[in-house]
Amino acid sequence: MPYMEFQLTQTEENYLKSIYSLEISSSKNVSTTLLAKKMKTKASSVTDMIKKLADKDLVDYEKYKGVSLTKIGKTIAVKIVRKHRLWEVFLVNKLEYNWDEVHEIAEQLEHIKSYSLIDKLDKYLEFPTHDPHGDPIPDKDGNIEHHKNVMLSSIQIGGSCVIIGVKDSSPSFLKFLDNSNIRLGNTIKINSIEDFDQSMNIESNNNTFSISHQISKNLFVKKTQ
Amino acid sequence: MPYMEFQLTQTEENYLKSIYSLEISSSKNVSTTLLAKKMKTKASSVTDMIKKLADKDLVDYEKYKGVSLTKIGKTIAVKIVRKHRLWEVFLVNKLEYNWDEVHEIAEQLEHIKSYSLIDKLDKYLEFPTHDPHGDPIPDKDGNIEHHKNVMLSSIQIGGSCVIIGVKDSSPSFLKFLDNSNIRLGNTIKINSIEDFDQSMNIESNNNTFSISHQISKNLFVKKTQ
DNA sequence: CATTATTTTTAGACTTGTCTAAATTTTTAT
DNA sequence: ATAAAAATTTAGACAAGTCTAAAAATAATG
Repeated sequence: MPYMEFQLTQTEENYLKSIYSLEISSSKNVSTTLLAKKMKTKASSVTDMIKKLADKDLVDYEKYKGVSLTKIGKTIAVKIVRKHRLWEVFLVNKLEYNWDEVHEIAEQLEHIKSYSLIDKLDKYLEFPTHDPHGDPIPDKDGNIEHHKNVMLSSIQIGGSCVIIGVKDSSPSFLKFLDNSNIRLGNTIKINSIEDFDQSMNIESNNNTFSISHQISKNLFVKKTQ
Repeated sequence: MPYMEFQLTQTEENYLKSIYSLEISSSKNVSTTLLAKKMKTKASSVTDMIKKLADKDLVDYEKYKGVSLTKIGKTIAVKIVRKHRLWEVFLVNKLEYNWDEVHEIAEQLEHIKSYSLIDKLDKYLEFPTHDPHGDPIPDKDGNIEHHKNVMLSSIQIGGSCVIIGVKDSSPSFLKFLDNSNIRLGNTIKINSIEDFDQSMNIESNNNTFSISHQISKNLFVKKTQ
């Protein structure tokens, strides 16, 4: 048989998802402490859970060496990411939520168990490729096109780019972008960069204004030279 | 303050929902055994949980006398029913599920916690009044218009009625109705009733056929004399 | 390289919801 | 009304996921 799809608890699923996201951003084994921070729990609890996941062949684990997802573990993690992002699209596009309000709810919805639900939702939403924050949505088979990780902060003076995503998805950051009229899809031109704090003077929608380095390094962009 | 909305576990919510449905169908205190059967657990587990709910003032409980919902308990139970039924409408009307496939999924979705979600869903669905099985959906304030509980089996020979709901929502019964072309909203005329088994010869959509007593006593109808 | 400092694991305990088995109360039937 | 039957509760136990405190291993520092 292909592979046994066991029923995982929400907690187990959340651990897999966290390991997945930490693996992506660091590409080495995930440490107990880092995972504990991400899961908002204690290192000892993480050790316990890791052992459980290792018993189920969802992670590779060697004492004191951290964890990494197995193939099956990664498949499951990607499925959860797919669910999370599709539900976010539903909440924003259909229920008219703002993009800063959907994370908590999607965090719950991603754990709904059904073989058919998520593909029906995907179809209903007309197969979106990105969630409201610009993050790519894995397809039915788990294929996911990763961001090229080009940040606005890396663009040179005189350069132009389109905003395609946000790195930080905290409500406060998203609300700031709303208030500044910065939207995914907007084209930005860098007029100048201050030497002492790397703040950028940019042009967007025929407006000229300044954004801090803190902001520019949290915006994914695509160059349009 | 009006009343504290505490966070209940899914299990606690399911107990409240079960007590609510048993209260409606019997109008006396709900016994431990009956609740145990409904919850598919043991009587001793029910006793434990009942005490917990009583401590939280969600049920009135006296040893050996069964339970009943308090006002707060009922308010919460009705909210869960509302969520369940609205999600069922979503699954059938938007995601194109059949009415016999939605119960399990709605059983999970009803526990999603959010102050705004269900009212936004309600609006998105254009404020439906009944779920796919004909059960009434409580409004935002918890008002619910109960079925008058007229079953097809109680209609006299020569009488006419419209099917407005199903009592049994099991997939097998619902599939039977699909196959027999019996839909909510259909008008039915009773041509004759067999004496020995109370099966009915009925007319529906210009078709004449027979249905067993088992069927007719599970269909809610509204007389059209 | 030896010794702190940090990270990680272990051991034992607690909570939630469940169970079995035994004790108690209520109901039913003779 | 009293004995038998059924329903209910209590007592003690277990698994999951967490915690604290202590022990062990690894990493960092002089």
